[in-house]
Amino acid sequence: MTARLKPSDLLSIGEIARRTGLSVSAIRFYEDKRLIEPVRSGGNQRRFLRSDIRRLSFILIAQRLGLSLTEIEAELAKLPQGRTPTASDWEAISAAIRARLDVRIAELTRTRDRLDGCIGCGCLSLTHCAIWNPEDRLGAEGPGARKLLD
Amino acid sequence: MTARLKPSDLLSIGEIARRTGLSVSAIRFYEDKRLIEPVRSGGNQRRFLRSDIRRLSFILIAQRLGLSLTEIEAELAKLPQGRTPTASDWEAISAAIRARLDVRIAELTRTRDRLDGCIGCGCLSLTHCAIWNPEDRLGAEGPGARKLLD
DNA sequence: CTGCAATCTCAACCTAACTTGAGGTCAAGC
DNA sequence: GCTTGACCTCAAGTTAGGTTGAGATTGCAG
Repeated sequence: MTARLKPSDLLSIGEIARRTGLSVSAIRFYEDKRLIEPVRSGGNQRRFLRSDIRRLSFILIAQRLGLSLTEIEAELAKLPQGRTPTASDWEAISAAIRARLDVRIAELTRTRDRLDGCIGCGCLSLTHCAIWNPEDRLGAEGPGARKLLD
Repeated sequence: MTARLKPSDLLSIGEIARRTGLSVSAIRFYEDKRLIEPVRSGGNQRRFLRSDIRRLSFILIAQRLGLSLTEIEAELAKLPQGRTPTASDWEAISAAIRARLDVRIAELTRTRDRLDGCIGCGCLSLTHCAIWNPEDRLGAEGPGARKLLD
């Protein structure tokens, strides 16, 4: 049952692009950024493991959740070097992402509720609305948009 | 009760920057992008209305919600030309923003739930997980990450 | 062996959203 | 009336995340 590495287990960049939906140039770009490290063929062409598809998919998802490539790299760095990531490797990362997601959702929900409150109170026409009149966001002279923006 | 425009009702760019927390250069940049249109003093210096503070605050909030400056410009274009925006002017815009917010929250919540399901099912180690193995995101050969990414 | 599509590298370009710098002007206090 | 800080314009630089193009190889099919 030893996993032998047949040539057919390695994928070309075009194949990887097709399967992930990424462009070939984006994949090369990610390699530059060290998000992925394919091996090379005799003729210097990139060869990817099947597990790299998951890695790239993770990048797509994480980006969608608002992480920068730098942050994504930090997450991916948690994956084992040398061996194909296991379920629990990915689980740990998923949990980290989930936490971020929770924070982001809470933040947006809070903002929405404040926006609702603001619309409801009709204070938009006045000069003291905490949301719309943040004259001192950086100052210390009273309430400001910090309420909404922080 | 006619609102007279005393010189003291106009603010310099430095003052506006201080009150909004924006940098002077960012404010000038927004003028370039036609997000705001200050008048000029005799000596060609920018002079802002007090209502411009709200306008700039709106930009900050909308950006925070993920709108691009171009999209923000489109929203601001709904405000009246020539007169200071009223409460209901701002309300209409708030409602539009709120709708976007709802969509975004729903999207993130959906993603989170799928992520949860995926962690729970333990399928990460397998080759058929709809979330983690989107081999055909752009293809038409079956379920893929579309479930998560769309 | 030949042809041609897929790859390769490297440099340049792109959009968004600003910042920085150079060189010059304005205005308020002493 | 002079100094100093706030302003002005315009050009160029910056970071993120890629794309595009040129010119040279590679690798599979016939």
